[in-house]
Amino acid sequence: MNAPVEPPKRTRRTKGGLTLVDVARVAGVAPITVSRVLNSPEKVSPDLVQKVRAAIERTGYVPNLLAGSLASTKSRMVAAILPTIAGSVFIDTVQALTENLAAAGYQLILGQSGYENSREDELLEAIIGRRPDGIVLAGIMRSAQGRRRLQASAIPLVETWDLTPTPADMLVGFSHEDIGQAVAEFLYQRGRRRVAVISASDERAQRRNRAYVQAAVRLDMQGPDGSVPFHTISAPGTAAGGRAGLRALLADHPDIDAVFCSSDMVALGVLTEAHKLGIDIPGKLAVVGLGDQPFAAETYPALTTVHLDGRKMGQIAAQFIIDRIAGTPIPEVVRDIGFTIVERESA
Amino acid sequence: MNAPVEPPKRTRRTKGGLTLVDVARVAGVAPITVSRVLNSPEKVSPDLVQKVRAAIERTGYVPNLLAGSLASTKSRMVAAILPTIAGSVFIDTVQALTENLAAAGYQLILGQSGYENSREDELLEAIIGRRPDGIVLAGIMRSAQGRRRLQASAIPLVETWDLTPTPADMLVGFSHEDIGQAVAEFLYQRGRRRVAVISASDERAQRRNRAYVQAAVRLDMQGPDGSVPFHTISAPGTAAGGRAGLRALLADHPDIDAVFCSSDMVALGVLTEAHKLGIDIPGKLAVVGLGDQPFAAETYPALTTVHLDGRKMGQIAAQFIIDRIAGTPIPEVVRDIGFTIVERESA
DNA sequence: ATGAAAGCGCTAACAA
DNA sequence: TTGTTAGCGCTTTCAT
Repeated sequence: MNAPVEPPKRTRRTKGGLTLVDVARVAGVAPITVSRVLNSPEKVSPDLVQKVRAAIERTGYVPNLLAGSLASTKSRMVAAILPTIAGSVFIDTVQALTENLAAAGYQLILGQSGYENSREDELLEAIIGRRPDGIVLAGIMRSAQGRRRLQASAIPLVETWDLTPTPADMLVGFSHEDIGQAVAEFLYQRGRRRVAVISASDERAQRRNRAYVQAAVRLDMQGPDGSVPFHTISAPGTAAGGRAGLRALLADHPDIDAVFCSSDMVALGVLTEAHKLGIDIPGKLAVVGLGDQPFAAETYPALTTVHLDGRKMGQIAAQFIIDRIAGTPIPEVVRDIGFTIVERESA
Repeated sequence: MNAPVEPPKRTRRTKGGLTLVDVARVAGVAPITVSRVLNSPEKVSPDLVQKVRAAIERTGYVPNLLAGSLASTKSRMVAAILPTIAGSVFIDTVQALTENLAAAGYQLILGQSGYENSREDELLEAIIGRRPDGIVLAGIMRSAQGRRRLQASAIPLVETWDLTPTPADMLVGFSHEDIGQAVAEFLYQRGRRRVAVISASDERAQRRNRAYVQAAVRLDMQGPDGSVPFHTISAPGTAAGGRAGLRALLADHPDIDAVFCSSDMVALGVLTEAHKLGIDIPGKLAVVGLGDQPFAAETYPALTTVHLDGRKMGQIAAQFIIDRIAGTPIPEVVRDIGFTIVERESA
């Protein structure tokens, strides 16, 4: 029935996979027509669309997006770079990113930079090499080297979860300094006069704490030696760190009446240890967390904490990238979404 | 200085990006030599490696992995398909996957199927179209359609977090039936005689619950009407669901002395509500969670729960895929990693 | 509305 | 060890 197919001349590497050419042959059209049916069916007459769709169905053809990406220089992938995934506060952002990007036909690829940014350069190369149509960073790109690479790549970039006067490109976040100050003022208003900190040591936490300490001193909430009691734990903060932190703090400063924790997990540890030590919360000690994780409303007592809208940041970051790709003008490429202190029982 | 470059004959689409050919020209070698320096430097003489590396450095060249993938039919990407990311128990698995795959030079791409698998087919097409070198599923692929597509794609596949006699390919998980039975027996041994369930309604939960109820009846822990009190909440389980569940359960069955919850968050809600109602835990009521999330050890009272080793599953899944790609024989492609009941204070 | 030709940037296969 | 050649599977450009 068929004319014999010309045998391969010299080299052929085809791995047996079905290609668009095969579908075209089955449908009796040119390859480009199959491509059009897939990408812009409105440019093809209904009966050909019909025929091609049938051929696709019959053969079970799945287009090779790698080849498409190469030819069109559009990968339809967006990369998210996180310090870590597990126990991470960025999960909601990733979720919102995935949802919003999927709706626009984009897939998320995940990169983990680690908190030590040891292999950051490698990671950037692996990410940029895949030519994503956008990159979302959890945090700010601090290394000048990294910023240069990203900017050289000309890939739309969104930094999140922070603010900086010198964003590499687009930005959606909030001020860690403002949080530190706001928490100190909040505690002051609630009658606290002797505040402390239990915190991880990452750069964002340090800025939060600096502002917190400054405000505390200004409001005269420091200790008799003029300083604010401080306990540092390794990032990311754990409940165990919070427990140890409270014990250490209390040993040196039994008179503190409030603790600001660098995460809700740390605060949970503080709550647990306080319970064990028989310390009344919030009577004797106020505890404030950070993040407003789902469990924060269900602790004993319910945790007062700083609510950070991770979903919103993810949603806005996705929109930034989609708009940038579409060429839609973006009025403000730097967006401060703020935060709110959720007052519950622990403070 | 240079001989004039032949002007483009007809069409040229080059987007100004630096390519391997550019680097080759700068280094004064053939393109394939640059490729070799990048992928198998041991096959190139040290001085040429030197020269090429210098050229790469000087130009800031970043290889286009899309093109490389197309040519080599190796994408160096692995896809993970999850029902949802936020509040998900799969995070540890994703983390372990990312780490272990990155160490082997693979990047993770994320797909979210939703609990309703509405757009599952679309998602599979988007994933398979990117030609990942492996796919990891959170759970089992239930739809015959989906299984067929995956198997037709011939991509190494690992199903996780469950067991089935008919895996599509490789599998690492544990038996939900065994969990249900083990929890019932655990409660019996701890002296409970009137057990209940608060559970999400997903398929895995249903199998857990069925086994739990069966064991409970066998051990004579059912209610006077012969049934085990049951409250269903929508997936994924939340603390609010747990609170409502406990109230509902107690209204109809004030005499229950144990509750098995479908997640730690649900159990946390039960603890909170019990506290509010003045119900002594574990005195009056035993509570068992599922998952052993980080906060489970820090609740009041500390939560007794079923520990599931998400990291281990991620690590094994990564190894399965890496081995399969390398052609390393895999002795058992179906692995039951079991679970443990972590006895703390709530039961 | 449809198709032919020419790449996209890289690597496999073969040769020297 | 190094290079030449011919694709990988798709889309762009240009022509009809």
